[in-house]
Formats: sequence, structure tokens, C-alpha cells
Amino acid sequence: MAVHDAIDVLNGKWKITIITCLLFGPRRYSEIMRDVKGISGKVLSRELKEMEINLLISRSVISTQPITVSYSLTDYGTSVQPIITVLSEWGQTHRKQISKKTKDR
Amino acid sequence: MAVHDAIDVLNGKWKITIITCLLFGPRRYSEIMRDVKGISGKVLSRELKEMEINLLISRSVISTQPITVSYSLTDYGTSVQPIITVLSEWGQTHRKQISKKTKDR
DNA sequence: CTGTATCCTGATTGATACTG
DNA sequence: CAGTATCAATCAGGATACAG
Repeated sequence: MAVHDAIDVLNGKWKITIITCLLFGPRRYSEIMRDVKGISGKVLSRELKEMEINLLISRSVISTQPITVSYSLTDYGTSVQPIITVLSEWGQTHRKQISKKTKDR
Repeated sequence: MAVHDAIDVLNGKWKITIITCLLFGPRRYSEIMRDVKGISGKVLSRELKEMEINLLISRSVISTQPITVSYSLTDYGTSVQPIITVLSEWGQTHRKQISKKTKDR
């Protein structure tokens, strides 16, 4: 089922957050590290690699001293934005729905 | 972030599949078990319970002998359909995108 | 600065047997 | 039929130290 392709690609606790971060423009490794609070270096590095393989982002090395690396969304990666919007809107509805009934989670 | 509310609620390897199954109409426990291939009884039972708490589905017991239980989507649960559609469409694009480049996954 | 390697822990899943 | 209990296996994620 194609749904699961999408889920796999966006899978991982942080991918959506990383994409959201990159929607504002290119970011360096350390910048993402700062913006995405709570992520560990290992996980960030792994998720970025996966996202690059899945063509969501592109990675460019700038050979300064020391080197810096810039990550940016591809057009394709940018096309995730509608999904985030839909999820976000639905999530807000969900809160109202739940609080109507009782308080949990 | 509201996105993660949505993700939490739809979280679990099977929820989307279960919802998709229920979009065709109410199903009994054993029917879902048959339709959703690969799921274990324990996991199905737990996910159904979570989904009930989150108001995605409703559970009704029919006191036949032996008893049967029917699960159906609430209106709210049905409102997940657009999300599934969007994810599905994006997932298809993804396949094309990936196969353009190389063959993996 | 941008990662990789290693080790560790808790959560998730599954198989199986059992209950009402 | 519709679950629950128990146990074993797997895995994602994190802390830390280290490398280019």
C-alpha cells in the first residue's frame, strides 16, 4: 500500500520536525541541532542520511576550514508541506474532540 | 506541535490499515483479524482499544451466543480519510521519484 | 564543525497458551 | 468469538567518546 511508503519515508520521531525547520531555508548541521531541540547527534545524522537517500533533502559541503555542510529541501521535499498542514489541522481538531470527552494523554 | 498529536493518534504499525479496513463498513474482531494480514491478536486488541479512547472508532457488543463485537468508525474516525488519501498520493509520487534515480528499498 | 562507533535502555511487537 | 497473560525477541533512540 502506497500509504506506507509515505509513512516509511516520513518515519522517525524527528523527520517532520526537521522538514519543518528546513522549510524556512537551508540549515547547517549544527543549526538543525540547535533548532530541533532534544535530538541527539547520532539520530540527526542518521535521519538526514535517510532523507537524502529518499531525495527529500540535498546535502552540500562547503570546503571552508573547518568544513561546513548545508542541508536544504529539494522541491520534492518541499512537497511534504501539504501533508504537514493536513496533519496539523487534523491534530488540532483532535485536541478539541478529546477535550470534549475527558482529559487524558 | 499539533502535527505530533495527529501522529501519536495514528501511531502504531497498523492503525492506518485498520482504519482503511473500517472505511468499507463495520467489522467484527475476527474479520479485522482476517483482513489486516500479519497482525497478532494482542496488538489488534490493543490498537482497537487505543483508537476507541481516541474516539476514532466505536465498539458495540452484540449479545448473541457466543457474543460478537462490532467495530465501526466514528464520524471523527472517518475524517482521517483525507489524510490517508494525501499520504497515499504522496507515496505514489515518491515511488516514481525514487525509481527515477535508482532501485532500492 | 560534522559526523561515526559503541554501548545501553525502554518501548514495541509477536508467539503461545489460556479465559469467559 | 473475543479477548488477556506471559514471556521472548527486536528495535528505535540516547549518552558518550572519539575521528576527519
